[in-house]
Amino acid sequence: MFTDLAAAADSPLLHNLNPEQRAAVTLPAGNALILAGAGSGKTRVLTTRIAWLLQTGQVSPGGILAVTFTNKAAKEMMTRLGAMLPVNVRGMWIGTFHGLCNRFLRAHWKLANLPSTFQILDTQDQLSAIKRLMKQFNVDDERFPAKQTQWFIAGAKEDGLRPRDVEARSDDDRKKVELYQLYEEQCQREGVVDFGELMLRSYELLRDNDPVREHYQRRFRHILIDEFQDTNRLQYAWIKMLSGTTAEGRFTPNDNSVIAVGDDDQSIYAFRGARVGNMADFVREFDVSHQIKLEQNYRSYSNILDSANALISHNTKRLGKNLRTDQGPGEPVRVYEATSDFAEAQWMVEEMRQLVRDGIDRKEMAVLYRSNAQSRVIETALFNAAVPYRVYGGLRFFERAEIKHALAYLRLLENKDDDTSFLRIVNFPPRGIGARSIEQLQDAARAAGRSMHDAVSAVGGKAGSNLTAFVAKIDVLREQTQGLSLREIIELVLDHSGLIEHYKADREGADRIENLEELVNAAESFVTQEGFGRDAVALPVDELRQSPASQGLDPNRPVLDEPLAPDAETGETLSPLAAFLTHAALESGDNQAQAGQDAVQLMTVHAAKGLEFDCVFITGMEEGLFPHENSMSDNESLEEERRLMYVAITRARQRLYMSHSQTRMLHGQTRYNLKSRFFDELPEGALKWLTPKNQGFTPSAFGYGGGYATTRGGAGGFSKDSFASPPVPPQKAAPSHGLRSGMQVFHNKFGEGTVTALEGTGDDARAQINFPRHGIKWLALSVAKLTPV
DNA sequence: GGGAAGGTTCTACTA
DNA sequence: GAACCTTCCC
Repeated sequence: MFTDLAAAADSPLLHNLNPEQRAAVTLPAGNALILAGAGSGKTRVLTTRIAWLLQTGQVSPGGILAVTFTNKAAKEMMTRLGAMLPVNVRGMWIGTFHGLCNRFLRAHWKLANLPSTFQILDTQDQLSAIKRLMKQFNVDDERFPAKQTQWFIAGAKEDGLRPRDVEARSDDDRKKVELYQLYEEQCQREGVVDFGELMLRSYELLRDNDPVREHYQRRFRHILIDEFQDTNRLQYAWIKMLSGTTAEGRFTPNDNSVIAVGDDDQSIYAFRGARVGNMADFVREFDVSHQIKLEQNYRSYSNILDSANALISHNTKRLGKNLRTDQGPGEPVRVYEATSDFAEAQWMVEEMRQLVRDGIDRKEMAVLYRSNAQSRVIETALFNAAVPYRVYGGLRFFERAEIKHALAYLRLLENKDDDTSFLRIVNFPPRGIGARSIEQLQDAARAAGRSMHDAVSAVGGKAGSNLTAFVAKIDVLREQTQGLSLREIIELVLDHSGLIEHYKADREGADRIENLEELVNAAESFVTQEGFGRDAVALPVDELRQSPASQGLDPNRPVLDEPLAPDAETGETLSPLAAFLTHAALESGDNQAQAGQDAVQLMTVHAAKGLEFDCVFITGMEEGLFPHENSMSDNESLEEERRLMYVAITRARQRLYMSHSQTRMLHGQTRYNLKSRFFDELPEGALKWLTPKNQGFTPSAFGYGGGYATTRGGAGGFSKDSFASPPVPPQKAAPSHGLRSGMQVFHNKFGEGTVTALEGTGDDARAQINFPRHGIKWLALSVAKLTPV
């Protein structure tokens, strides 16, 4: 280890960094903002910064707090750091916001007013808890859909608001606040916390408890936040609290340093509470002394970067940043117009085949789309062509029904008051406890102010005996599992719960049984990885004592993991089962099918953030789809769509394709979309149109018939750089429908409207009609019944 | 309790 | 168009 910075300047850690990266890594103490463009080596800078701080003895491992948004990012950081330095990264506070808050609350559960066995509700659990609550209080779920209530509660928590803090402007709001209040009481009674609560409660404990706050403020000398543009209000406040806010709420930056790393151009989560404004606030409120821009891109050729830069320059609210590369222009960005979504997929399959012939791995090809519904057509095309593919998204391992059932049994062993889990399994597998019995039990529980588990004795009759038997079963299981290993516990529960038996009887239960067996494996590898039984959580004391880094710290405060703060519950560690349940809630497993196979990657643009591929296809580049119709009305969300597009473009290393289609099946009906306005924002010089650049479908083209290339018949014409079937010449045939631009027509559903444009002939004929009450629509004349007025 | 039938919804999604 | 949820009926 280095003891002085002069020696450190030669550290091998700093080799191969560009000047900006080096400056970021070696920043002096103080708060700083790093604007890191896509592909600029952000993760590398973050991890090298931590390694450098440790190596130069400026901080000990315990003095670092590094926060990310995803488990994946946290894991990557730890892996890289572990490769740079011989430190026990597991013992460091590197993790997601929620993971770290969980860790914090486990250490201070008493102060946080939680049971030591508190369980975490995921989004599904939260929704069912809310539904249950609304039923209990007879809330009209037409007027207050449970999903909306959930949204409201989660949103309030993300803003750091308790029910009493929420400003209710309408009766509906007041009702929602009331539900929020009741929901909180229910969670508290049952000893469960949702994701928002993990954050909010940690924040409040820091805010309200001076010794705890001051302790952590002293401890975390270097705080690093990744993806800062995605932080919400509460997370921002949490960081502020950790870095220095007094009991009076005055913010006085401590002698710790906060480094925020982010890219305002990649902020795509405003819809779920992220505030890009946090970046500007941070600069102002944290007295930022250094700002560094990482603009050197190591990922893409310049045609791709030029496209990204040109596009994003149309956004007005930006901190300002331009990506550059030393690589040449590379291939042009290829643009394709298809006649239908089907043909678009077909073309893509052909193009991929060619790419494979060119020696590109399938796993280096990604198909990006704006919304999940678009994947179906593409999947079908890939499937029919026998091209292996992999879809991101969908249910993750720990979210599957059978897994959640098994976990519910395990959770009840840990916390008998968890009514959400109780309800999930009280009659699963079926054991003769119907809705009536459950209702009786709920009433009894409510009357006694107890959990359902504790209230079974109050229900009489046959219902009562069935319930008693169920509770007895759980209690016996709890007894039997004492002292067993995690693996044995789960096997016992799977066996005695009757889950396996139940799925055996089910014709389609084989997969579910397989998953349940996988759960045992997951538990097994969790135990070995986390090192339960061994002490992998805390850093070896000796290592710290010998480190020069610890010299500057208060010797009475060992910078160990936990317990370490005043009033932290001492000595108590989570049981392997409790730890596993937490793991299951916070890390719901892989979001993708089995890795390894050389398969084309399909995902939404959102899911692609942070990834990169040699070849990227951006599909469905159409008005109403991308930008999405729900985001086209106001400028704010349109700018978010543009950032989304920016993210999509910057995923590509070598080749980028964009495609749009004239027709598309959506929600069971054919739609005619204009090509995306984003095409007009790209530099013509970087593009190559594989089909003639279409003028036919721009809004200004009134009554223009044809002019677009059609590949009908030779579905998806393709050859390496052009297209196989020549474009059909513009159709000049006289329309047979007798409609003309400017005509007034009547539609059964939309009423009266004005024809503003006409397109195509025969079965393909369509008209654009402006309905005063329903807006502008494209209607296929072979389908829509229109009568001239 | 379970299946059939009918109704509803459909942007992005991490923890 | 399809996946999901609720309701109805045996």
